[in-house]
Amino acid sequence: MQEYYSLHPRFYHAVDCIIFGFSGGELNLLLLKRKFDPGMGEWSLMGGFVQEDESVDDAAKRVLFELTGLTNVFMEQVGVFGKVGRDPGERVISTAYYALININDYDRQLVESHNAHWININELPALLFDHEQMVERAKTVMKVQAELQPTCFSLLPEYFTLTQLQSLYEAINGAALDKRNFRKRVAERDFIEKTRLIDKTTSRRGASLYRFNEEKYNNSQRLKI
Amino acid sequence: MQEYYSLHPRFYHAVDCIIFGFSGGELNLLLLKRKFDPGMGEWSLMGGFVQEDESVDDAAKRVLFELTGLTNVFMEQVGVFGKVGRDPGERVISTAYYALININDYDRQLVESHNAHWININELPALLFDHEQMVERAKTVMKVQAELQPTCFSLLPEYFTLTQLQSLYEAINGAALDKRNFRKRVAERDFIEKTRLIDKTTSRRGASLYRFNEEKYNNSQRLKI
DNA sequence: TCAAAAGTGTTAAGTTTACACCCATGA
DNA sequence: TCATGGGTGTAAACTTAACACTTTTGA
Repeated sequence: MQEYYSLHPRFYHAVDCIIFGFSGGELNLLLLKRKFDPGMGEWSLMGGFVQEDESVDDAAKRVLFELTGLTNVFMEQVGVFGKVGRDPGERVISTAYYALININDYDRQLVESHNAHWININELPALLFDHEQMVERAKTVMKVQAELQPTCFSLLPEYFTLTQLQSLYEAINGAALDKRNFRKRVAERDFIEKTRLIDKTTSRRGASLYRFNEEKYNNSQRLKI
Repeated sequence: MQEYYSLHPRFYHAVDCIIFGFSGGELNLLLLKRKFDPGMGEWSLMGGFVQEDESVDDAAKRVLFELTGLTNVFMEQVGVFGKVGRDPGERVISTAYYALININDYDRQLVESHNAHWININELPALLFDHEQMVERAKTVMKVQAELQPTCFSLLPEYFTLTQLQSLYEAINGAALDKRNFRKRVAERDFIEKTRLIDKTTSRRGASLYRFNEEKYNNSQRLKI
């Protein structure tokens, strides 16, 4: 019985995080300019190794916390990357996760100390190992999820304008949307609540601030915007 | 540099296969009644351990081949299952895959020698470890994929009737479809080709046999049926 | 007073749904 | 001749897409 396991090899297991932020009408990824080997000087995703006492999902949460200081972040598995030579140093199997964070909320000191930077998703540099494939798959998975569920509110502050929400949808779908049609759809979804707050920072006239009501969403049947 | 890796623990890495087959208008899974420990006598998914010289994806293909004798099967990752105590014997991280096979095509001797059986997806027994969660997630992922791409043809023989195709869609979606509307949609998709062959086994009159044309599908923009 | 972003309805086109009967055949 | 599964069209309901001007206000 003991041999059942011990006949087989064991592997390091890493997690790598594709961290999405939304700012200036564009999606960005939080990437590290590595100050350490392997891959010193190259761009990479934030990663880490799974430890004995934690699940793979917990390792991903820990790694995200170590970089951003954030907990309770929307995070989902992208997939396993397990090619034999993907890490030239040692055999490492990695699980990629994507995270959606509010770009105003993270711990700037921590991010700076890791030498991490927000990079526009349309201007990504070459990345270490197979991290570019991870990013590609994360973009696909993120779009599919955003279609199925209103996950994208995790990228916005608690209060947001409809112009911000629309430009987020445009950034995710990579296509312009009609303003009147978009607002009509939003008005039909009662889980997107208009508040009495006005944001005067983006226009002289001011724009109404809206809020995502998760409870109402869970009670509704509408799955997308 | 060497310490970069060796500070961290290593883990066994398994793959587990959720194998879908379609027969008698119903989806079925190929499950093992285990003849060995751990979990002797219990029902489980077909699984195996990743070896030094193979990628995780290749390990899944190998394991599927060991059970069914099939290669070139449609297979996709479902996700990583990495809880600490999920396998009570040792710490094992597992990647689940789902496979869609033509239920007429597999190697019956191999399947018998593994003590594997086709079980209706709506009458599944209790399963070992976290295999029930794997199956639940595989069902969800399979449905989403089937919506996005015509993956389901992998479950059918090369030639099939429209009645078979419709009952497959009904089994996947768990809902009845209107025959005329379904056939109208099929007629609009030119990657589903009518052949001059007639299947006389299911009715006296006989039903035209159709075929999935992958090349036409790749050249078309239509993503679903 | 004007620049800049916010806000607002209607119509046509397209898609989806609902629905019932005849056909061909072998037993 | 009849039981069985195969095959076919239309109209109403609903959804999506296209489109342009007025409002508010601070500088």
